[in-house]
Amino acid sequence: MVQDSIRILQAQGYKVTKPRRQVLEILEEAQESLAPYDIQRLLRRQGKHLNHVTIYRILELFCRLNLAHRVLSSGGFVRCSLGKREGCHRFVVCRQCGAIQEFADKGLCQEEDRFAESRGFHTESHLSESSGLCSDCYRKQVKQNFIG
Amino acid sequence: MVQDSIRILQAQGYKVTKPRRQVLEILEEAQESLAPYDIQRLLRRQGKHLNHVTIYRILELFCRLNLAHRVLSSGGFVRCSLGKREGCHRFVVCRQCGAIQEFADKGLCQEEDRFAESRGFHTESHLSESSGLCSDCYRKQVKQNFIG
DNA sequence: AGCTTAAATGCAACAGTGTTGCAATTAGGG
DNA sequence: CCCTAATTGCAACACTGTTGCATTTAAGCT
Ligand SMILES: [Mn+2]
Ligand SMILES: [Mn+2]
Ligand SMILES: [Zn+2]
Ligand SMILES: [Zn+2]
Repeated sequence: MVQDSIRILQAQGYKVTKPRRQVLEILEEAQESLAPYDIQRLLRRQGKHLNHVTIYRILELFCRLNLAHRVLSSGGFVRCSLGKREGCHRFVVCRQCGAIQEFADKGLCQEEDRFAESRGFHTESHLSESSGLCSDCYRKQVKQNFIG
Repeated sequence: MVQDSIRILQAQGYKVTKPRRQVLEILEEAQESLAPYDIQRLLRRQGKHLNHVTIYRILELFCRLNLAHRVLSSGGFVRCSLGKREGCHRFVVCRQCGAIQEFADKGLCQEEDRFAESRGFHTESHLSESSGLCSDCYRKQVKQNFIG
C-alpha cells in the first residue's frame, strides 16, 4: 500500500515529495516489477515528467528502506560461465563486500522442479541467488551494533 | 575443458578461430564467471586484443551451443518491485515466449537458508529463476517434434 | 602450398542504462 | 511566511550492448 510506504518515509525523516509519491503510485498500479525507464515512460503517458536520475535515486532509496526490491535478470550478458546452464547454479552474495560463493544442490533443484511442474511449467535450468552477509561481514556488523 | 568445446564447435560446423579459442581459454583460466568486458581486459593484459563486439558475438554463440551460460544478477536496477525483498521471489520464465510466473514457497526458502548457513552465510533474501517451457510452448514443441 | 569463398572479425556509429557534480527548487519545521 | 537542508533537474559522462558494412581468415579444394 502506498500509504504505508509514505508513513515509513516520514517516520525515517525523508520528505514526501511529488516524485516519490508518483513512483510509488505507478509501481502500485502496475502490479508487476518495472524497470526505471518503464516507470519514466508510464509516468510520461500520464503527463508527469520525471528526470531519469531522480527515478534512479528514488528507487535506490526505496530499496534501502525495503519499500521496494531489485529483481534478478539474466537478460543481458551480465556474466558468463563456461559449461552448460543445466543443473544447478546457486550463488550466495554478500551485500556488504560482494563476496560470492557458488554451490549446487540436487535436492533444491528437485523441489523447484516439482513446484514449477505443478503449474504446468517444464523446467530446464535453475539459477538462484541468496543475498545476505558473509561470515566476516556478519561478525563486523554484530560488533558495530554492540558498540553503537 | 577447452578441447571438448572446440570439438563441439567443429562438429556443428563452426570455425575454430583465434578469438574463439582465446575466449574459451580465458574462461577456463578464470575458473569463475566473467563479464564480457572482464574478458576483454584480461585478454588485453596478455597482449591479445579483441573487439568487444566480437566477444559479445562469441559469448552468444557459446550460450546457444551450451558451451557457456548466462548468470543471473541483481546488481543493476534491472527491475524493481514494490514491497520488501525478504521472503520469496521465485520466477519461472519461458525461454520461448518469455511468459513469467511469480510464486513463493516457504519450504524452499528454509532449505536455501540452511544451505547458506552451513557455509557461514547469513541469508536475508532469496531470488530464483527457473528457465524452461510454459505449458503452451511445451505442447507446441512436442507437436513440432512429432511432425518433423 | 596456393585458391576460393563463406564465415567470422573489426570498425564506426549508435541506443540504452546508470552515475556524478553542481545549480535550482521545494518540503516542512519554526 | 521564511529558512534551510533535502531533493530534484540538468549536463555531461562512462559503461554495456547492438547493427550494418568493410575487411580478414579458416578450412575445403585443387
Ligand atoms: Mn532523462
Ligand atoms: Mn571495443
Ligand atoms: Zn561480506
Ligand atoms: Zn511459453
